[in-house]
Amino acid sequence: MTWQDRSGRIDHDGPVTVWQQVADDITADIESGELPSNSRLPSEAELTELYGVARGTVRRALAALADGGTVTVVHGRGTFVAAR
Amino acid sequence: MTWQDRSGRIDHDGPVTVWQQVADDITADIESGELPSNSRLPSEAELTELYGVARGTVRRALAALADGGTVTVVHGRGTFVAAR
DNA sequence: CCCGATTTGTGCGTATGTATC
DNA sequence: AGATACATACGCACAAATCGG
Repeated sequence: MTWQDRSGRIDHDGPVTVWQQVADDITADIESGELPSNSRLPSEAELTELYGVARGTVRRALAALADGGTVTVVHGRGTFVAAR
Repeated sequence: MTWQDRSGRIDHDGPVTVWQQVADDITADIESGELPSNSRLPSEAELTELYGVARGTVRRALAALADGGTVTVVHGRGTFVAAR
């Protein structure tokens, strides 16, 4: 898929934390099939840019997804959608 | 040109970010002609040493220059001054 | 064709300072 | 006081592309 600006999807003033919104947004793409199994997600730096959030926030979102088995992080290669 | 220590040019406590100072310093060399078109910049590791900053900071500076079309980064080869 | 060196790409972990809720 | 979030910066490890012998 083509990655474009997603900063508009983040509500910085609502009740849901930013990192949770990022995690939910990525999860939605995976469940919709836009992000196929084994496909690589944008890098942390790219996600930081795409969502307009801090790196720490991106890392927290990815950590939540990895913790739930949704994605797999590979040192030096990237973050991938877990195989179904 | 000969590359020597440039750590003295960086102010780690001022209002200007370190990566911006590095980017500005490199830009000055390009505009002065010391770094000709298509010439290769020092490697990220060398720039890290020369400026006495972290590699991530160097990469951020180079990313800014690449974003502005000043340089071109090539995986496995190096960073080059964009053709005039 | 293989091997090693070089260089960039990506991620890991952490720290500091500021601001806001 | 505490949690969240942003921005910057540090150092390190591993992966991948390139080039030379």
